[in-house]
Amino acid sequence: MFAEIIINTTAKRLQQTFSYIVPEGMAVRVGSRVLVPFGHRREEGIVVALQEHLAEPADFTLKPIEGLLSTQTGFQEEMIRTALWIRDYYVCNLSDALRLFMIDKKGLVRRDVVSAGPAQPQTADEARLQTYVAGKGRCEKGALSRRFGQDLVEKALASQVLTSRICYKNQIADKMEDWLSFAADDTEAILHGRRRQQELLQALKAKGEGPVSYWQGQGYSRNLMRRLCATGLACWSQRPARTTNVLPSLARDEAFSLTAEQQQALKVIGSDEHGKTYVLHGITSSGKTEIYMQLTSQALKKGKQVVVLVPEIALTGQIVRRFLRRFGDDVVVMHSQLSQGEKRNNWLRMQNGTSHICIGARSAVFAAAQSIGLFIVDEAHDSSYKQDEAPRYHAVAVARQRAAYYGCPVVLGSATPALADYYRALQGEYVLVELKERVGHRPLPAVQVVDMRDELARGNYRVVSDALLTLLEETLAARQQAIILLNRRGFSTFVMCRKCGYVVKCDTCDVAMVYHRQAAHLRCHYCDAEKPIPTVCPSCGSKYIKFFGSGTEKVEAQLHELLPTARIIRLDQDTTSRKHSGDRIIEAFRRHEYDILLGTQMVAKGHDFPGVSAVGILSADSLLNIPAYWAGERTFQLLTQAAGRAGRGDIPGRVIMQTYAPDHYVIQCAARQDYRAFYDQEVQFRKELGYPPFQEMAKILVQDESEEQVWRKANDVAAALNSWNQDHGDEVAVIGPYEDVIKKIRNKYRVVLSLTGKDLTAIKKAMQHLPACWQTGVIIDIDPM
DNA sequence: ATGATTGTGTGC
DNA sequence: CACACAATCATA
Repeated sequence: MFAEIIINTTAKRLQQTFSYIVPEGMAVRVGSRVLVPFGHRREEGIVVALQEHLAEPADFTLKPIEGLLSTQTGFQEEMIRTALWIRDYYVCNLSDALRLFMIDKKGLVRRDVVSAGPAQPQTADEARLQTYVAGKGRCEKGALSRRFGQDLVEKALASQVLTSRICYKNQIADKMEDWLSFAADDTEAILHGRRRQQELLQALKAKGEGPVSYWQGQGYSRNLMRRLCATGLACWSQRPARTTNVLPSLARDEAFSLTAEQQQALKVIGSDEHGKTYVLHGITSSGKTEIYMQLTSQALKKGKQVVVLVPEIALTGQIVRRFLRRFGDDVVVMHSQLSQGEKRNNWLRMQNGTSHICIGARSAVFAAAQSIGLFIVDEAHDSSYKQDEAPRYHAVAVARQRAAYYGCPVVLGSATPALADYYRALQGEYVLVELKERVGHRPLPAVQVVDMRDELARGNYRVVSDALLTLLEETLAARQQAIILLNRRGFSTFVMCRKCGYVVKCDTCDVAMVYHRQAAHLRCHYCDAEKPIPTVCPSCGSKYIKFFGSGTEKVEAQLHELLPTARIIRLDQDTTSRKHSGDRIIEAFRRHEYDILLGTQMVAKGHDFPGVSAVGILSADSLLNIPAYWAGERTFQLLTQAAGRAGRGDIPGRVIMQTYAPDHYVIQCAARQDYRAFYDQEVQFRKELGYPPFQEMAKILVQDESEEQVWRKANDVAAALNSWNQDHGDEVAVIGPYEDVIKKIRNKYRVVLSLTGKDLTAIKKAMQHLPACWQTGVIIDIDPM
């Protein structure tokens, strides 16, 4: 038997398979993580294929696999397939794609272990070093170098005062647990007079076997067990450790009875036979979570596992809690704050089928599983499902790929489905399921659009319009709560000299620095660099320095002046930098310890505040002006989501949207909460300009510290792509290279190219082999957003 | 990636 | 010509 193996390293030259002999009797399967000899060292390999005979006779000598690194943490065949798809679709390394499925990225670590050598030390330092090492027996070279200095250690090794050898440590070895099992009855009265051992043997016979820790809990000592085993009547063995779920005990949550509309939705998705993708378009509070849970129940009854994805921010929210309450131990929650041990434990529970439901953010789409019966993606339009570092995958695309293997449905729930998903649903590629009623027939919030140009004409220079101020006053008078959204943090967005027009910019990024009053400095929002607040113009020395634009801090200050009695809390990256501080702010607001929650996008997402009756959106068109094809879609989603925060309890909601473009269709549709009207216009625009979903898109970002180099590299990429394109009928439009919106971040110049075409499969395949695309600093982003 | 091999320049 | 260092190569 031969195995095709990929070495677990991201080196570009090693992204090919190597053949090895599988020794007789070694339990190697596709997906196993194995130890292989590789050149003059050993490496971790992942088996991607097995074959009886080599396809063609090898012109090299084959080596055998040395051993299995783990029986537990290997891959399923499906994962290998999905990883191969990710490599091809997102144009990345196979190793990087495979690593997405791992919790321990490296299964094997190399260490230089140092021990005392035979040579006599020549200096006092060497003598100290040798004595230290001899005293310890052996120690790690890195640690020794840190303690005694690298030079000394290297010299000592060269002169044989110390010797070193390479040690490999298996990081993913199966965790074992001691077990005690029954072997034979005491027919020859070996245990005569040993009462406790007799008792243990009887208990053991009744139960058959159990972990040593269990018997210890029953009051038998380890020593006693050892002595019983020595008689041969019981057996001591090692088995893979069991995993335990660490969940808070919560009150049980019972299934609701569904409305007719919900039942219909459940029926459509529940009777899926072909593993289709369902766009569950349900306005806020239309009861999507209950449908998710009932679908999950159905999948569990069939013995299948379920993967539930939620946006980053919603991990501590309602959905997760409701799943935990309803399904208890069957749920594992995956998030980045878990310890390595907890992650591994949860991963194993899904892998061996102890738990059936995995809830988590983006990366939970890679959950290990025996057999998946359903993928649920809540708020499927959310941009946090796209990873912003290599491999730049989209969790929905990966879920669909995995689901295709298992033949199971994918449910994309959203109040504002991604335009492309909705389009595919209307085309019949996906299935559209709509929920139009709000639970309890709550009315939609009343939305008022305020034209900020009029405010200015009337002499109101504040960020808060008169109408919004009135709404806030009324809300506070009625002892209700309000949310205010402003998509900019800090106090002022830029600082300019009125005499010479100089704008204070970041030293390493090509952006204006933002004035933060609380922290009393200027800060760059791209690299977090700080600068003192200038009192005179750094360029011309004049005193006419002025602060322009408004961020959340300034609005907070203005609101304090306008509404002195209001209790205001701010929620943005500045107030949530510490762990869990965001949760604390949200919980405090929910308990009505504050009247107004003011913040960036965070305030719009996923939280359910029953006491909120008013929402103010201070700059509805801030996202709209971003030069990207998705600007309209993002704006509509944000506005609709923010407006949906109003009136979730029994109080009817009121929303004010402040804008400079009151007639823009995105603003108009968002104000009417009319998804379909927005969709119809937006899809037309996309069609005319050939944007997704009508064409595929790829963005290539080139970064380099030298402005000259960045253009050279980008031109190389463009030349390679254009030349390929010409040979293949110009089926792809190569646009650029052109300067990015932000010319430089962290001292790296940025130049972009974009590709659009009906089908980018061929050019992506070509890119895998174009050296220009693999230069350092070239980032390929498929389906950018 | 990483160790081994080959190629190139430097001082005597 | 030895030696140091850089470029190149192979890993099954």
